[in-house]
Amino acid sequence: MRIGEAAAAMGMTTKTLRFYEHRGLLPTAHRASNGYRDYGGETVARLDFIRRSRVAGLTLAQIGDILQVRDAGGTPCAHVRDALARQLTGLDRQITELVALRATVAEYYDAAAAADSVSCDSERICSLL
Amino acid sequence: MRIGEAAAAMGMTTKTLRFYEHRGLLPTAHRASNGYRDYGGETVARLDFIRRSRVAGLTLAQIGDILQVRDAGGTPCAHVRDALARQLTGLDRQITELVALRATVAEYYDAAAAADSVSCDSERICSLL
DNA sequence: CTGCACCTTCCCCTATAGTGGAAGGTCAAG
DNA sequence: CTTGACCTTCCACTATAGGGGAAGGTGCAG
Repeated sequence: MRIGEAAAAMGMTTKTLRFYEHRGLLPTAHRASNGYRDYGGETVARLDFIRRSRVAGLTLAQIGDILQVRDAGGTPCAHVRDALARQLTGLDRQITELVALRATVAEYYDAAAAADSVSCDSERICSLL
Repeated sequence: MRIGEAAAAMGMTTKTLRFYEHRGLLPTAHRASNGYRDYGGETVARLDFIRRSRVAGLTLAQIGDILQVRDAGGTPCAHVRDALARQLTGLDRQITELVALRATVAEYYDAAAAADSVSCDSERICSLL
């Protein structure tokens, strides 16, 4: 299976597959006699795992850690649980921050909408902010 | 007022001020005879506006647009209102996406926490994802 | 024989908001 | 006269996940 087929099968680009190899998410690909990468079913399964992990918002670095555990012969479940827990914590923090920022911006915006003719003195650039 | 003083007064670094100048947020600074940048009160006011805008989550590009309107002699209030509106829309979209992702991850995590001894077949890498 | 689709490596670019550090100039104090 | 605290410019680097495009090799169809 050449890189283009594998990429098409996963809905990825060949660039992405080479990039994953470069990042260590895919092992050094087996080469055909003409130098072309030759992928087997296990690579496609690996790509599928990467995609599932990406859907869960894991970074390539986190995914790489999990794959390393698997490649070392271990069962990465504990690692995955940790990654998911960290992911949840991070998401909660991000959401909290964004909601707070939204409140700030909404306050500014309401004030801006209420003040019809604002005296923007040039010293302050704009009094709405 | 030299760059270090101005930066200290705003709680910024000299790097940041030079960067803002490079990005066009600050006009080309007036130079003293020794080549040092020499800032006046209007630059500090401008920096303060930049900081207020950044607190509202505006990007440097958006802030630059507003400053350009002001520098062209206009009143940037309408521009500011637009920027705030776009900011609100963007934040809502981001928050929605993050909340959805959080739900997805929480689902995975709950499943991972519930399944004590999961049969992680190596083909799937890890069945938790 | 030539075109076309596919593959290879390589390096640079995207967007964001700066930060780090090198090499060198300036100025007041000791 | 030198030390130290400033200042100057310029180049590279941070993190993220690839994308763009050049220059060249491979293989099959017409």
